[in-house]
Amino acid sequence: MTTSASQRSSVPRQARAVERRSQLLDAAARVFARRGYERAQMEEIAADADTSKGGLYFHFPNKEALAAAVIGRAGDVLQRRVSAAMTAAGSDPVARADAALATLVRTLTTHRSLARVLATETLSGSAAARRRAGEIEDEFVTLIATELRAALDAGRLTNLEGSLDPELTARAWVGLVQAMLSAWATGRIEESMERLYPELRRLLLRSAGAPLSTATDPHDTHTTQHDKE
Amino acid sequence: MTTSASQRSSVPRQARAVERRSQLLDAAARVFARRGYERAQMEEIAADADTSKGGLYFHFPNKEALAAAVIGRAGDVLQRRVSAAMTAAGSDPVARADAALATLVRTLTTHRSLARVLATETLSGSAAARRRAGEIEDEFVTLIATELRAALDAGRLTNLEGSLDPELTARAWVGLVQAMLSAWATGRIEESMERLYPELRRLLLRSAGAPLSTATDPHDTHTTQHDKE
DNA sequence: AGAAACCGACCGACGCGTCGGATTGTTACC
DNA sequence: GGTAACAATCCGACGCGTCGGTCGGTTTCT
Repeated sequence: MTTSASQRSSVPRQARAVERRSQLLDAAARVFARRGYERAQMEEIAADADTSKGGLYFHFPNKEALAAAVIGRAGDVLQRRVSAAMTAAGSDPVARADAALATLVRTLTTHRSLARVLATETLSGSAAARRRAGEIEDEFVTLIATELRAALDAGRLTNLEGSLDPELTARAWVGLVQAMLSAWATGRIEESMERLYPELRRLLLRSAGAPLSTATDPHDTHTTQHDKE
Repeated sequence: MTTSASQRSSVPRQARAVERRSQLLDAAARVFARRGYERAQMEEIAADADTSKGGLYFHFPNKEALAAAVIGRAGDVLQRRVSAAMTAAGSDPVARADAALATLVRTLTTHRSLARVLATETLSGSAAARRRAGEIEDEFVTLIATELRAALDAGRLTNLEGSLDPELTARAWVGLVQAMLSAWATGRIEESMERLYPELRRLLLRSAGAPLSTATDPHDTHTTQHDKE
């Protein structure tokens, strides 16, 4: 569903090209992260990947497609890791939602430039990239909303005077995590996410009346799989 | 502290110029909102204000300064309104924090383009604008943090297993409100803020263990003063 | 009259994307 | 295992449209 009609010839013929393509995406992510879409120059991206503009344009038809590919790949990685973590977390909806958010935060924390790209590209950035970033966010919201609804039905959420809107709450959770990550990725927060996240998590759970003590060991989610990048 | 060395001659000599300057800022806000800083063209801003590039450059030395002025004014307006609302809300810290957020949301909801500009300019946007946007956010965080600390000392926050970090919580509140406003301003949420905010408010209060029933009538804050724009 | 405010043709830098050609890898056949 | 033919990949100078910003001149105030 992701990498399709991006590069010149639909599938790279030589193995070398696959590798190069990935390196180019890495470089693009770095440069987009530190400059933003508009200020990023194809020239600089090429240089950052130790190649030339021509070489870059061999793999991607234009700047917009390159940006779309960057966030596309980021979305795929995230989704893969998160869904694995949720599966590993078992069947308790609160634990699953918890695992999803923790994984999201951990993944983006260890890939600061991805965090930055996702944050900025959602607002500015090329049309295609913006759309894809929005889709990714929506997928997460739906994911969390489903778990919240299940938790609500199972009576795992308490302290709620008045009922709770799972959609909105999910959007709020994702939005908040994004906001904090964005603030962190751009240096507006300097403390380590490591230290911040537990408190953030408590806030989130409390906001939905969920028990804070859920069993999930925050490192469970690590034992799943390897993605290069 | 805000409008100082922005236009060519430090103070507009004729009254007409003050008015025009304000119109130019309006137009700039609109164009920056719909295009983002980089894609916004000085030509278009001028046209949007029914003037010419020359006219625009008479009032602002360059694009960067124009952007900085736009968010500078936005910050001033917000701050004035919010601090008025807080004063009107009395001395209960929870009520004051509540009033601050409600005012923030209401003001930006009625000025969609401002919401968009603030959201985007914080991440992309010119260096000066970005810095100013960061300052504005920090001021809000400090404001809320102060009230939260007071509420904590006064024992108005309950349900907290483990203590609560007022700074982080404040940042989270502001971040969340921003995230929702940004999603709304860019059309990623289509429901009216009118309808969303009460639920959002409940989430926030619950996240800090604050009572939901605080007296503040959400319209108190309206009876204070007039700002043009 | 003189200053303030405004106009818009023009300049120049900048950056995306192109293109002809070099280089590197792959295949086939001896 | 050498090498010729071909394809895949890479290179970087250039073309060309697109703005930000300028400037001499015009209009509108006071």
